[in-house]
Amino acid sequence: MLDAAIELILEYGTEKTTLAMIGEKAGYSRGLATYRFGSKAGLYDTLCKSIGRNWLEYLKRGVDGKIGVDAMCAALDTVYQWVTDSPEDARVLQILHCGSASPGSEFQETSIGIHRRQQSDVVEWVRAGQQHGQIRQDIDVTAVAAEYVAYTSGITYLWLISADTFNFDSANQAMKNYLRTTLSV
Amino acid sequence: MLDAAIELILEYGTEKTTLAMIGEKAGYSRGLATYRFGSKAGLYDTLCKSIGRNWLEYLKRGVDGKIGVDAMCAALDTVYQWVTDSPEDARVLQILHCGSASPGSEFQETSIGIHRRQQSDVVEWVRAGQQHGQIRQDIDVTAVAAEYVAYTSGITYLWLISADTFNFDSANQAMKNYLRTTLSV
DNA sequence: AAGATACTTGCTGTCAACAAGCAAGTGATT
DNA sequence: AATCACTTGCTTGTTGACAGCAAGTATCTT
Repeated sequence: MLDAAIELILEYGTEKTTLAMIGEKAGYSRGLATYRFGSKAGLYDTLCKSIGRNWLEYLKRGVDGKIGVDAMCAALDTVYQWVTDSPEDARVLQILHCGSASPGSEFQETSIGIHRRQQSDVVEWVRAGQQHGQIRQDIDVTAVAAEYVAYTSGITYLWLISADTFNFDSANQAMKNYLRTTLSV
Repeated sequence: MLDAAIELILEYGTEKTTLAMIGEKAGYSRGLATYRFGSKAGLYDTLCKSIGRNWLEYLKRGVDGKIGVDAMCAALDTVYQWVTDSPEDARVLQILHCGSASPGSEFQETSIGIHRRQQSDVVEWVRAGQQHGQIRQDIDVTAVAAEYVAYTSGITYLWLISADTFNFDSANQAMKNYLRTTLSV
């Protein structure tokens, strides 16, 4: 059922996809999606959690215990790898994150949680880098983390809306270059 | 009518706001919004263009003929100034940009256009900075511009979804620091 | 007067959401 | 092993809300 939702969202967007379409595409009746997930927002929330979980696991494997600047650069590579590797999942997650920006969105909390989690991960990486003497002591850790998360959110968004004309990898190179030069001791 | 739309979008979001609500809030009948703008997407497109135009003018005034790193830093300050100065407009524009991310969105072009315009502005600033010997010759101009636009998109998005816990200004400081140290000759 | 402009009202098809149903189990009781 | 009580998984009927359209009415213009 969630797979059917992914395909339909990619084709028609979240608004024009109907619960009946999702149920029927998955080989069931028009009513099942509503029955299982309670509401359209409920389905999207479940989908957001599901893909979000996959993404965080994928990220974890990509970073693999690294700390400091190494972790941040590895994470950037992992984002790029994810969007080339599982573009459908990445696109849908980004679309859902965007949708949750609207006031009254019922899965806003889920989306915010994923971002907060990512930001706190970055804070940890930077702190660990400082403790290992790899990263300068005088930087504002949360500001750098916010900046970093802003960049990754923004780049994924830009990739989503203009995948064809957008060179994800070269922007990442610029960002990695920045991280190495400004954070290292 | 557009003002009414802004207020309602801020309170209920784009989906739960109805055309009838907009018309009636503006002191007209339930049908006028449809009549004037053709469709809900048409209204949001008009609104996106209207606020987008304001924003680009505001930005132009803020940058005021500066070039190179100065222009980029001034633009960052201007973004911050805008979201503190006209938070309603900024929030709604961001919400609309997010909404346009979904496939089949009928004002996607408008939204992409604003981003493209911003990116080409940045490219111009950087090139001018290079010509004036202020910015290094060996940097990848479009990559830096993409990185910069990604950052501004991302930071505005994060501000939108968590304005309370988010320190916009300090992230901007980190970004400005970065621009000065890595781009200057 | 005759059209144009600005707005309203009536209507239709579509959709989310809900509720009532049904069929195929599962498991306890005698 | 046969019956009964109950659950699970799914379908179908229905309702209210909304977008969009078409046919109006009123006000202004010339």
